[in-house]
Amino acid sequence: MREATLEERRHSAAHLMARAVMNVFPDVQVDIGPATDEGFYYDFDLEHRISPEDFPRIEEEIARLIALDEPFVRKTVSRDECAKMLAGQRYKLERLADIPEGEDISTYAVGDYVEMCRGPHVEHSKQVGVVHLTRVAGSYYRGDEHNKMLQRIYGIVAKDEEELKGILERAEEAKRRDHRRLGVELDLFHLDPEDPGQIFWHPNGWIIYVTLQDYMRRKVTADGYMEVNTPAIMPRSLWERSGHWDHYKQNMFVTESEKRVFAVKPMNCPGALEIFNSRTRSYKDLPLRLAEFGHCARNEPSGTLHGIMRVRGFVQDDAHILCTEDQIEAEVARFCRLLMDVYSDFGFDRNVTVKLSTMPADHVGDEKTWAHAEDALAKACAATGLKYEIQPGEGAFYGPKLEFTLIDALGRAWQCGTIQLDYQLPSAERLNAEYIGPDGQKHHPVMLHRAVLGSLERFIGILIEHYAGAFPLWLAPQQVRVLPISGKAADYAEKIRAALEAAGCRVGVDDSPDKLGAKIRAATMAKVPYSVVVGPRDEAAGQISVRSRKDGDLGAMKLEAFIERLNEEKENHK
RNA sequence: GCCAGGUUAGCACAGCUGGUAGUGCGGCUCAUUCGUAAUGAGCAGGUCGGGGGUUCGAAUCCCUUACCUGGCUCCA
Repeated sequence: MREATLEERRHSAAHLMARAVMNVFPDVQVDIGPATDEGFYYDFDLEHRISPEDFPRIEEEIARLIALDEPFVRKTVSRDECAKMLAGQRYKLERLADIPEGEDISTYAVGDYVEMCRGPHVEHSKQVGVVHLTRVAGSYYRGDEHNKMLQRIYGIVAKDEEELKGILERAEEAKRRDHRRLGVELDLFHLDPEDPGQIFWHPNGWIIYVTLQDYMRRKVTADGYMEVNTPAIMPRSLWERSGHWDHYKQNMFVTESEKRVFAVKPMNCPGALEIFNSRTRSYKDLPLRLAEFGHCARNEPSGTLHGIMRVRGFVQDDAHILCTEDQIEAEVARFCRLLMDVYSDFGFDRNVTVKLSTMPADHVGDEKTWAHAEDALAKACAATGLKYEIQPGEGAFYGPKLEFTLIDALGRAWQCGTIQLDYQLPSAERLNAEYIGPDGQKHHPVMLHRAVLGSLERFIGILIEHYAGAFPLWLAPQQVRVLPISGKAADYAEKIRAALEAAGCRVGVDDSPDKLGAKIRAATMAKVPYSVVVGPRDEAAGQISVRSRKDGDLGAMKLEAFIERLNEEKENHK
């Protein structure tokens, strides 16, 4: 017997789970659920509400079915035969109707359980191994929120109990890296249930925040942007002209003053155009790159909030580029270079994927303009050698966009960067941005909305998990901690601290009465990059004993040598 | 917003079928002045998320509400 692949084992585990659920809970309707990267899932429609409490019963039944070691038998059938087999099974019949005419329809049978399925499957059920159910979830039928919600059960497969233990331990490791947990442990921020979706940054977290912001400020300024700032609250009339009132109102925080309606900005673009429009512009001003760390508020549905990754108040590293149509390609290419440059400073895999999102159903502007805009983005992409895949109908209501997805230390994908093409907002129907061309006539510029990090909050959340809380020197809230060996070394410790601070270092002293071992433990757990141990021996030699978070005890060295090491490390973003 | 599960001290959690709240870490106080991951002793922290109900009695059962978690939909 040949060895079963992981894909086959996941598929077969899903079948066995479906069969087990049907054995445990009669009168169940089953929808087809594919395998996922991590395991498998299946959607069910049944009266009984499944909760994790039911897992032992279902798992027991799955284990029993696996132990039977029945063969999975594939059979190619005609459409009519299949329909007959699926009689009364609404969900599967709809799936069957979706299979194009002329395509082979196959079924897999294991024991008395037959299912329409493309496969692949194991040969015998014992090859599945061990099945562990992980969670239940609601899931709209076919992913459409207007449809009935089915009950989804997720599970994983392992070769044996030992492998399962390993998988569960790895999941624990990911949990340990969770930014919400580390945010509390490292005292970076807190979230108040009374004010959902809003972040309270603590001193440690705010150091990371402003350091990241300053870094981006330097990057964009060096890349030809000018930084601006626009109001957080703007009048309804402006949002009506921009089109947001019609297309985004349900996500906006609206307020009123002296009978006028205002809204907290969910996006920065209208503000940028107000600046563009504040005086007559020439084609010589283009491309005009206006950067803004703009605080936005979006009234996201409560169920979508997640730590600091998905909040209601956040700051985008936003910028708007006003340019002519023939400048688009060069501007997009320029942006791609900036983005790759920034991502590499955080040690993200250079394997960034790009997605081109096209016209959605809810959109403004005519289809011809859209087609032209999509074409411009695709061309710009090709010109910079970036490969992209198309996401049909996923664009913003005002234009198509490119989305950039980075890969973190755990191999997880995060969509952060984006550049969106917009012919609408500068148009006469919207905010009417104009410049005088070489022909002396008025023209509307094209607007590019773009962000490298996405939002500072979300990006920091990603960084916390990417680094597991152990920030590189340049981002670490406390970079060096001086550990006097006892009270007797207090004066020398203070001298060293002052010297490091003068050298531009974020440094503190642990003057607690603890023993050195305890101080080292505390510094290690706080993930401080460097500890400097000082005692009478160091003072006599005019040196310091350095301990690195990464490499442990580095031995004694001169303060100047240490500062040089720090500066080099900061500069290289190590 | 939808489905499921949660909410007990600053944090992590225990508290079985209802009988009046505990453990570890952290914090504070005192003693200890110590050379590379935990010095010792003592003390203080909780109207058990909010509201209502059942009951002689509710952290525990029921209803409701807010929030959190995991998914779905959406999205930076």
